[in-house]
Amino acid sequence: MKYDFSQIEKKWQGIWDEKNTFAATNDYSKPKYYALVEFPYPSGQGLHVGHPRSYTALDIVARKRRLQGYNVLYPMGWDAFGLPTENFAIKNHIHPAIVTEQNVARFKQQLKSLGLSFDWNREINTTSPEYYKWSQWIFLQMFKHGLAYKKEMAVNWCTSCKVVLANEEVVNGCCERCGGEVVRKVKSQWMLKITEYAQRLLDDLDEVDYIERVKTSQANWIGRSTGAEVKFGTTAGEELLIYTTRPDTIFGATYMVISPEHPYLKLWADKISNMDEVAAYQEEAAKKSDFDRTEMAKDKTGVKLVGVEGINPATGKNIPIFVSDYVLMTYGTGAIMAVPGHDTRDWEFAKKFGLPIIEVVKGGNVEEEAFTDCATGIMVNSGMLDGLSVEDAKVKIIDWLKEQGKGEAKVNFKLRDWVFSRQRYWGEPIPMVYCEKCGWVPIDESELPLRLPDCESFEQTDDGQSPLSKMTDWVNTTCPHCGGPAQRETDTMPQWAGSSWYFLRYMDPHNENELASKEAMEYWGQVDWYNGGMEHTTLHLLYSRFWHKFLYDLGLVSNKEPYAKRTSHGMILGENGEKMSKSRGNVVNPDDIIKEYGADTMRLYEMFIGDFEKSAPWSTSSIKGCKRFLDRLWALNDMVVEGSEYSKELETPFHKTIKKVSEDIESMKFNTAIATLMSLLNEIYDHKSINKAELKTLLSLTQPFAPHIAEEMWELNQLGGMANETKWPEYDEAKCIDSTVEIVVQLNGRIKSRIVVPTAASKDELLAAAKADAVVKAEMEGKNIVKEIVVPGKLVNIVVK
RNA sequence: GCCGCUGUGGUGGAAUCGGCAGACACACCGGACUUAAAAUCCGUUGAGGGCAACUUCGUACGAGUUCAAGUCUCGUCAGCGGCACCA
Repeated sequence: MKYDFSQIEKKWQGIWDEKNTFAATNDYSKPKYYALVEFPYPSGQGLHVGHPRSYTALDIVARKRRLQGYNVLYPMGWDAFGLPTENFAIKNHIHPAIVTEQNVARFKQQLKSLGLSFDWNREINTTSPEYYKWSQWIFLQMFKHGLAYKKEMAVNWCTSCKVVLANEEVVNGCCERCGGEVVRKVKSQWMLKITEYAQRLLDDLDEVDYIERVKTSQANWIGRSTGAEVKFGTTAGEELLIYTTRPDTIFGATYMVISPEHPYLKLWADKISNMDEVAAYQEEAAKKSDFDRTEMAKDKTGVKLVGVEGINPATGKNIPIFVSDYVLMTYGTGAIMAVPGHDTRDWEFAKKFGLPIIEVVKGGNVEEEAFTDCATGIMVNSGMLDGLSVEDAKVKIIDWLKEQGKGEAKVNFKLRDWVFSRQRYWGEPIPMVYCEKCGWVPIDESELPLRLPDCESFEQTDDGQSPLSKMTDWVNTTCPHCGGPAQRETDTMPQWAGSSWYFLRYMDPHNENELASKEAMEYWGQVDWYNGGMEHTTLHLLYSRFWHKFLYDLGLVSNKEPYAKRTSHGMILGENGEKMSKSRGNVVNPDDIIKEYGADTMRLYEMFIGDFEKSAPWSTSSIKGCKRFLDRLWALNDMVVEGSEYSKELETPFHKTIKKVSEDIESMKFNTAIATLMSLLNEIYDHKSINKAELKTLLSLTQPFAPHIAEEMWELNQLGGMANETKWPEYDEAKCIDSTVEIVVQLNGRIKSRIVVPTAASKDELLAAAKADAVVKAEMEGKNIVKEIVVPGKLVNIVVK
């Protein structure tokens, strides 16, 4: 009988659907396992071959866990708010909700055709009011706890489209759509105080099992640094607060720099005699887009303040103050002490402006370049610090500054607060109202969800307001506080909002009264295993950890961290080794692959393609090897004999395979797990028959990877029940060991012979057997043994002279 | 510039603790079956030398540690991804 994959796959997908085979139960007495993949953005292009890599991987884990007796939650949903849909809607004059609906339908059909064991009863969609009600609710709690606030922020503004752009839409300083110039424009925006959680977000990385590179990039993104805040006196009177990570080098501070946005410039305006020049520089800096500022990074610019000088608290000397855009207002205090001898940027600036460079840490040549090494240097030219190491000097100077009331130790983070407003239509409305009398007032929780009003046009206004601002009926409302006239917030939430808590909703997706019941959240607890792309490690992953910690503080969830384990898959590249994209013309459509080879082959190939964590190029010819494997598996149907125990010849191979496949799935080495199954199949072919006990194990191991063919063969051979209901096969460590093993015999590290010995042979027996070998014996003739190395199970190496 | 990842046959990739480099596949070549092709099955395949047994070289490059290095240490180069003056 032919392996008719399309008929088989359709059949089993129908049966699983009908029987609700993969539904997570509400039987809270069973041990639970929560496997999660990032829910997709349902784009108009349909599923990409990259999606199934992650989905199949955790599908394998989920299917294995079910056989291991767990109540498994493996859900799927749609992260459906976002720009491409909105842009498509604008262009084609279709409501984004309709576009979303169509895209979701397509994605769902495609995912189903892959035989993924998602629990479709728990499907969620971030754009449905039942869902975003709770995104809005969480926002309100944040506002009430002082974590949401309004702030004037620079946004990207396309001068030709007259539209506010997201950072993703700005390519090389130009508008992604029209190529027009993008500048910064200041707008009042909602912000979320993620910085308040910076330390906890960093510390709790120790508690979770994330792959190392995810942890390091999160830690780098948070960017904690320790140093000191020091007050420098000025001739203007006011003290200027600076931040430094190298307080030890204070004696080498020969000038100061403040950012062009620093408020003291306004304060000192009439004391600065060259204020015209300074103001011109400020204006120049303000005009620069982020891109320009980056471009200028190489060349330092600045203006010296005439009329105001700083006073170094350590030396008591007057030093000049400069304004320069290499100092950012958004980090530290917006002002620095410049130590050109020991900071590369300060060194460059000092060279350009002819400022004195003083060596205060010995070890380099400060005339040639800044000496920044903290580990080896010794303090010089630093008064009381002379002779100390950098580390000791830091401690001593901070103590001294503290005594003088001039400074203290201070920790800073690179992490910035989260800009939470978007001037867009297709997002969750922010449930806030502005009242002239009461300021920003949250709407009453009973009014949630605040529905996105229907709209004809989804374009921003000419001055960059959200499309919602045109809906005056909706905008004009009454103040929930005083009852007077008021206006709704017309900005919407960013796409990251819905994905910051979605894993909780899966636990209890139809709950109308809470985001999820306490009971469900207690039971499902943390996500046990979360897999997703590296591109989400710093934004989505950090944002959702932040929201979760906030919910933890409210007492809603019982874990500090949402995800116990996080892994990441590599990208699937085009056949030419480049990133797949429409413009490169190297996109592979999963539908075509499924049609030609079947879902099982597709799944198998995506797992066999290479190291799961690394990117791998697609290969249309390699996929045939996986199809061939399934054809050969199917052909076993004609080789099945009765038998309730493993046959003698295949016993060890089977135990070994169970062990290897079991372990490889846990460590995401799907490619070698499949290679092992292929080897086993080759051995079965050598053996010329397979009995039912063996077939049962083989199909149980294959089922997570290629579920349709496994179910069909299971049924055909009447193995009882369904393949997805059986128990995960067990292995006996003792039966994984072959009775004999081949040992390599080396002389001076070169292989001379191979001997077959009992696996249990002792070191002495191995050595004796090696020496007894004819070739070895002849080569050793007349030579002295210097050293003998015996590694049981591997080799014997004899060093002779 | 900084951070992270990677570098192994013609190709994708294997190789727990330092212990037989190239598992498992793809492709190629040869053979069987066939009128023929496809499919399938069997076999060869890192490079060089030798009739052969065998032997030399070989994991980006250069050093080092070791009986033994793809694996560890130091340095260099190349590619990919991220960040962008964070004091």
